[in-house]
Amino acid sequence: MDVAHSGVLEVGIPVACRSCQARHGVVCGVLSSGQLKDLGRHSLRRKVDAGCEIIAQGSESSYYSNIMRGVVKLCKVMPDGRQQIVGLQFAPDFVGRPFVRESTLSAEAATDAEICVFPRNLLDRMISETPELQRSLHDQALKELDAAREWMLTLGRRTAEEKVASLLHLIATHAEPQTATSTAFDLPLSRAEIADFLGLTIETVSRQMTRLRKSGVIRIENFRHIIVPDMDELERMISA
Amino acid sequence: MDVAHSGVLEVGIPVACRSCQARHGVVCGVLSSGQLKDLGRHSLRRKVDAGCEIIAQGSESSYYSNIMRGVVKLCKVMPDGRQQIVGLQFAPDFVGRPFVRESTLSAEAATDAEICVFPRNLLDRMISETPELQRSLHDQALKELDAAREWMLTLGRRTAEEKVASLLHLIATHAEPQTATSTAFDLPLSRAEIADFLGLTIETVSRQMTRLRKSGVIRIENFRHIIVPDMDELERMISA
DNA sequence: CGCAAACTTTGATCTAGATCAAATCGCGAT
DNA sequence: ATCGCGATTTGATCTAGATCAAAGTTTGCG
Repeated sequence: MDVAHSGVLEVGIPVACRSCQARHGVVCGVLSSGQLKDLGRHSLRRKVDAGCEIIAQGSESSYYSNIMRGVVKLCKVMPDGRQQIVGLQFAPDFVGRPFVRESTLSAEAATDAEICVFPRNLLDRMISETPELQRSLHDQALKELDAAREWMLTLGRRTAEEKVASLLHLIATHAEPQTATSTAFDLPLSRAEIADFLGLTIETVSRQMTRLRKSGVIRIENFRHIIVPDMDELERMISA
Repeated sequence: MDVAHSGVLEVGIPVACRSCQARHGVVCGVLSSGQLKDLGRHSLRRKVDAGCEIIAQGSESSYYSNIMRGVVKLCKVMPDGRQQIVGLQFAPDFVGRPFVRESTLSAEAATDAEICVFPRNLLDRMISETPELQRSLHDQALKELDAAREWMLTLGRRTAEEKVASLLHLIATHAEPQTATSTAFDLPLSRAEIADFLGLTIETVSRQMTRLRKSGVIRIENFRHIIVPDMDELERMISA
């Protein structure tokens, strides 16, 4: 896991969690260019269940979060209910205002997750104290920009089959217990969420998944667990 | 025109242009938080014709450009020729590496344009001298990230009619000689380019344009010049 | 354990937009 | 002017993927 930019390390001092009395958080620190900052009691670690909204669309959140574990989806929904997932974020990405200028986006835990929450002004302070942090944030923004543009190509110009293959490849690339020959992973998204990410319907996603299964490109266990015997095969479906 | 972040001002010292002997450039300066830096002979202003490639896909350009006039399109093309425009940039945006991590993107002048070109290391130097510049770059990256995500919603979930309306609205918002009631502008893109931006075919774009024309939402003169009598009408087509 | 609700798959049919095929338009060059 | 070519529009037809409609499956809960 790449922790080079904008990563987070636990400092390990247990502290009472304000939001959920029953659980306990730990103080976190932000790692920037090898420098570790103690955020004191201002930051706390929090478990969130799948489906939990971290940032609401249209809101002005004054908190940032840092993903420690799990997957967060960035969502846009139209007034009539049509919905598009515009990004997936994995540990150790940041979630929050430094990557969302306009507040037309919601962030929601796709899987059970742990996030490290801290107030907006704290990040501002840290940036002024550690200028390289600004650079790190810029780097993550560029990473997300690249990903968004790559996905625009997928949404605009790829077929349903290629779209599904692209998604599997994306997930495989980020959540990768892989052996020498094959790669296995759990999908962090339901079929409905996959459809909303790919600009397709649930039924089309399902049909393409069974097509991939029948043609031997993937194996599916329990709907969620995917095994890709030959990753090159999958990649060939995407580019050509 | 918003020149608040990462804007460019001409300093006005004429200098011979290296790339096209016949023309002449002017030295440019980068404006950052009110501070003006003279870039000396390292930067020069250059006219580029529509269609001219500013950054080639797959290349490692060591130059940045700043758009002074005109429109630049960011393009991705697949090995089999399918193509997707993933962004449009207007003056005074930057074009180049600080907004493109991976080199899987080409930048091309959509209209005749003037750009201000300067070498990579110059920007690096300026960033280290003026730390707020890093912040400005981050701001532009976020603006582009927002735009990309908004467009993902358009590509994934809007109908052909809504897509075309979205494009017209986008252009109108950025190139706006508007009177109190109506807005008029020239499309910086051909029908084929519009299709590549919207993930449609030329024919569908054309049909939707005539639909909009027949329903009175727009008037079209000479293929390129568009008049929108009632912008609210157009906006209503996009959101609902 | 058994039932209900939510998810997923599968099948039948429909349609928005693609593809194929001509016109038409506009513009620069002869 | 008029010729020729690329860009655009328009028309006819086709199809990938949507929509409508049932079945399975899985999971949680009384």
